Amino acid sequence: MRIVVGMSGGVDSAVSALLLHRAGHEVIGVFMKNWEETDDSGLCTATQDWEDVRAVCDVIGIPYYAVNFTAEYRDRVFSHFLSEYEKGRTPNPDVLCNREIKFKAFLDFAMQLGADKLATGHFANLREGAHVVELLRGVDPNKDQSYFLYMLAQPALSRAVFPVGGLTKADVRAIAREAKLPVAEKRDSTGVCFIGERDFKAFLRGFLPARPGDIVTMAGEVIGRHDGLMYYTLGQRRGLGIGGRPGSGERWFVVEKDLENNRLVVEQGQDSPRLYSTVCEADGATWISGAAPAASFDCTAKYRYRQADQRVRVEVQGDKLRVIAHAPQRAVTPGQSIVLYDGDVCLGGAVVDVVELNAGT
RNA sequence: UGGGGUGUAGCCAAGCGGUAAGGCCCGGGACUUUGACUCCCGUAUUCGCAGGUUCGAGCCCUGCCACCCCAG
Repeated sequence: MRIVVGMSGGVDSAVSALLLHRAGHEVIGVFMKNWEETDDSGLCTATQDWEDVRAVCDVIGIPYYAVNFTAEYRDRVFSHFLSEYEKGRTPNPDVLCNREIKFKAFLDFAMQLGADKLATGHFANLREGAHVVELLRGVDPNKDQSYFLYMLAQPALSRAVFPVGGLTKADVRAIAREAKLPVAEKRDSTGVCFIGERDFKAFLRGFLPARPGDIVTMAGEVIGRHDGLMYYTLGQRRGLGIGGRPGSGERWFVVEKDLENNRLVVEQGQDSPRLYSTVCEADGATWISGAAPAASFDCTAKYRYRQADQRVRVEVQGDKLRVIAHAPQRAVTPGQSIVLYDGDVCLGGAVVDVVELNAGT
């Protein structure tokens, strides 16, 4: 088979390419440069990553290319990312990036190269079912990335390959070392895909105008100033600058973004009831199989990446979901994705829209 | 310009003659392909200022300064 491997410059995709090559496939490494900017230190991290991709491909002995989807990334992912922040929500650009860029624009490109499949270094697995391809969690529970892939549909999944999904991170590094891949010890990347680790506040400031305002308690007492509601997210504690007030000395957390009055509402205490909710509405539901398993059903869910599985009941109303958790959830945040699972099978998910708070209100 | 009180790190705040607790904020790190959360580490040679007593003072004394309260 001819397989295009999306290579980031990291170990996971490098080992993916290596394994496919060893399995006898015709492998083509392709590097995506989707963000034009230097990082905080003035270096273009993409340059280093591209060099790593070339070095890895040379070691493996496969051809490589670079493609640029900067325009697509900006139009289909980043613009949405910004508009969500403008609405006071907290988006997850990476779930969109996977659907729109890696498994759409990039997938199309791979197909044009005559590829049969598109591989990436995601820690996730695929299983051919009777009629559909199922998306499963990666074997390494600590690195499972199925959360970020929940928006993928059959056309994409049927062409995808995840060579490292059955391995642990330790396995991957061991293979990379053994094969003497130059990125064997390269540090895992974090931060928004293609953009990387940033001083988030400073980063956003470069794109959206800030509107400072008051920080208030639930009782309405003004106890500080915020730099602009977009810089904060629900459940956040750092960056508030609220110190030493007479009282319990507990930390303060964001419990509400009052767009109308441009006020940030905060509460004291890690486990303030105002931070918890049991029911929420999520929209834009997508299903791996193409359809919801039932009008309502029980399953587990992750309200954010790396969260332990939460037992929930899901009620489906078109592309809207009403998700009822068994246990109260902390800081469920509009814009974030709830991803549903049945055991190791990822069912799909949706984006939190409205949160019904338990206490207060 | 009578009386009372208070002045300890950015903010709260312990300390009561024996050589500066703690919390919050903040900074750094860990964790992490979103944003967060969490965890770990760090942060006053110095206690409004100036003298004095004492082997030794943030703690006692004197003066000054600042702020607060009451009375004017």
